[in-house]
Amino acid sequence: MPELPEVETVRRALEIGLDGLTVAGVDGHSVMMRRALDVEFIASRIDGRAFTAARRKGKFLLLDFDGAGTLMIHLGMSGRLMLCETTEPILDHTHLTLSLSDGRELRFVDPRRFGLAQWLGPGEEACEPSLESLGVEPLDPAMEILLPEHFHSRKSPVKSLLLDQRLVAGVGNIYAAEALWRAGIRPTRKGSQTSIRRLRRLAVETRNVIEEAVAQGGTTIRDYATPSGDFGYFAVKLQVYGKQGQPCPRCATELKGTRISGRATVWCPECQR
DNA sequence: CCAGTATCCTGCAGGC
DNA sequence: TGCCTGCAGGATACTG
Repeated sequence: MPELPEVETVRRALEIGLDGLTVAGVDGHSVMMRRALDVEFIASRIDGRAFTAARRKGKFLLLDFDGAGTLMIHLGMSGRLMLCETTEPILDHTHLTLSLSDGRELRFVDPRRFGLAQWLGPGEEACEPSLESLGVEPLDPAMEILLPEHFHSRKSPVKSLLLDQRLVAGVGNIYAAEALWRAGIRPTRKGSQTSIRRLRRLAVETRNVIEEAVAQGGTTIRDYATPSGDFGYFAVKLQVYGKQGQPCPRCATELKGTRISGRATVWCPECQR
């Protein structure tokens, strides 16, 4: 759901919204998420600590507290972080609430529970497998060299490769569809059957679409909101995602839909080869 | 090692 | 109106 641009938007909002604040209480109930959420443990580490930084790695959000450690958060498919007044109604599936020193609350809501909130003590971030294994950031200039290098030796469809966080960190189903359409590459094409030149083009278009989306504050579709709870977003204009059966914006050919490794996939049979 | 599938969970849309 | 099915922006454990 939230892909890199949405997580980056949340990160920027929290960097400003949490600046100078201290945690003045932790509430929630421990539930099974992607990993077990341990509210008591998080509370024991974070209570009374000052927020110092909000970082992002791929789709992971990392909130640093006063040298004590880091709260690692992944939003999964349906996760939201909301910076609320205490008077605002508590949504269903609010799993973790941090009371803040300015009287507001940071709430982590995730109906489907594919998300994750986990405390990382000093030094633990460096050996956290899901962070350690992340591939190149799309906005890193090295992307243009690394994507072609990694994809060209693989037999999977390029679409699957783009979604593999160990190769490129932060691309999800929406921006994968958009990047492949922009690059003129059929999602079913195998990495090994795509020229280095075209893979370099894919790297560039992936960066472009992510960059545009970040610039515009992320795409809002269904259950995503900024920490302020705002939905007031103007999406990057999506050209193909969710538009199977409709005309291609470039050549008017009917967009096709299929599934690749279980994920909905759209492409133009005319201008993607 | 690699490629492909099953699975965790809730909410919603569409068909009957 | 309700019941059922399938699908949703993700990651990973497992199979062959």
